[in-house]
Amino acid sequence: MKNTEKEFYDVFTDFQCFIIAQVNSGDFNGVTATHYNLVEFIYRNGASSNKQLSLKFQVSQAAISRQVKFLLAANLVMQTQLKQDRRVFYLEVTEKGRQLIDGSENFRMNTTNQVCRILDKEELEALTSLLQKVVQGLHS
Amino acid sequence: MKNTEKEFYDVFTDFQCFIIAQVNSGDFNGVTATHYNLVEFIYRNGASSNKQLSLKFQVSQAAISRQVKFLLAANLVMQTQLKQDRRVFYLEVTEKGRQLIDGSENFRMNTTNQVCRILDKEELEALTSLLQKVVQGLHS
DNA sequence: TGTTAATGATTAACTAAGTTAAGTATTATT
DNA sequence: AATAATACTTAACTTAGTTAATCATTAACA
Repeated sequence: MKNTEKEFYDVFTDFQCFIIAQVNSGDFNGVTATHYNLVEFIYRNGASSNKQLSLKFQVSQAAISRQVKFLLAANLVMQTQLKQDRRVFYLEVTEKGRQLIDGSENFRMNTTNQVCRILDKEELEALTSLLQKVVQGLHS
Repeated sequence: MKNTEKEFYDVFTDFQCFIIAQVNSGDFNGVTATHYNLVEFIYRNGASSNKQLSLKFQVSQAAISRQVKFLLAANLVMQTQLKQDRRVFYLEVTEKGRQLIDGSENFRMNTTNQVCRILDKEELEALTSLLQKVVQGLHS
């Protein structure tokens, strides 16, 4: 293993541990990080189907289905059957869901926001384009 | 949310999903990604205690304890009581553990290696120093 | 020096969140 | 019209965390 790679390994494992810890941390007023991430995605992405979420988060539709069940019960999202294809139920955030994402108290939950706080504009742009390349490379 | 941040959010959520998917994927010959990460860390870091691993991976000692139990049963690591402090049991990889990490088939399991494969030297160095800043920022 | 407090590791009971497989409703194919 | 495919759901199971309690050992100190 080359020296450059060794240095990357060291910092990256720390970073990776942080991301995973964040997901495992959960439970902010009964809302786990997993719930939060789903609501946030629906909020930013707009109306989303079960299928779309399963592709985005790379988990089974069964997993999404159960999480959505919770989000519906908690009144964070609402579900509507699509008229053009009645197999599809699309999700939108409720007012309560919007408040969860916008609420400054929850701001800290978001890894993205933490990174944005730490890096300046140029650094953020550099990191974005590097990760873009990595993500593209991973999917090919 | 500024445009720079929005772009970062989009690519970062993809990246984050990949990392989590990798950890959830598991089961390469009965060895999950969690097991693999532990063995890899012990291999690269040298003799490590339960406590050290729990700090590194940001999980409870109880969680480490159970994972280590598996690694011992699978003969991937071995445990020795420290003479200077007999509360501590340090871990080292066995020959089989070393083979697991070195084996080219397992190479793909490692997120670090995938990133190293995708980026060239300069890009890797740039990403390393950006993540270094992020990691430091997160811990302060 | 002997008691008390702290530390490292382990176990038990529990929880969160994934998985696969099977089932239902709807749509597409031929 | 029958068959195949798709979107979603549910059930049974697994993995890997958590906290709380316990044991052995070491550190602190009256």
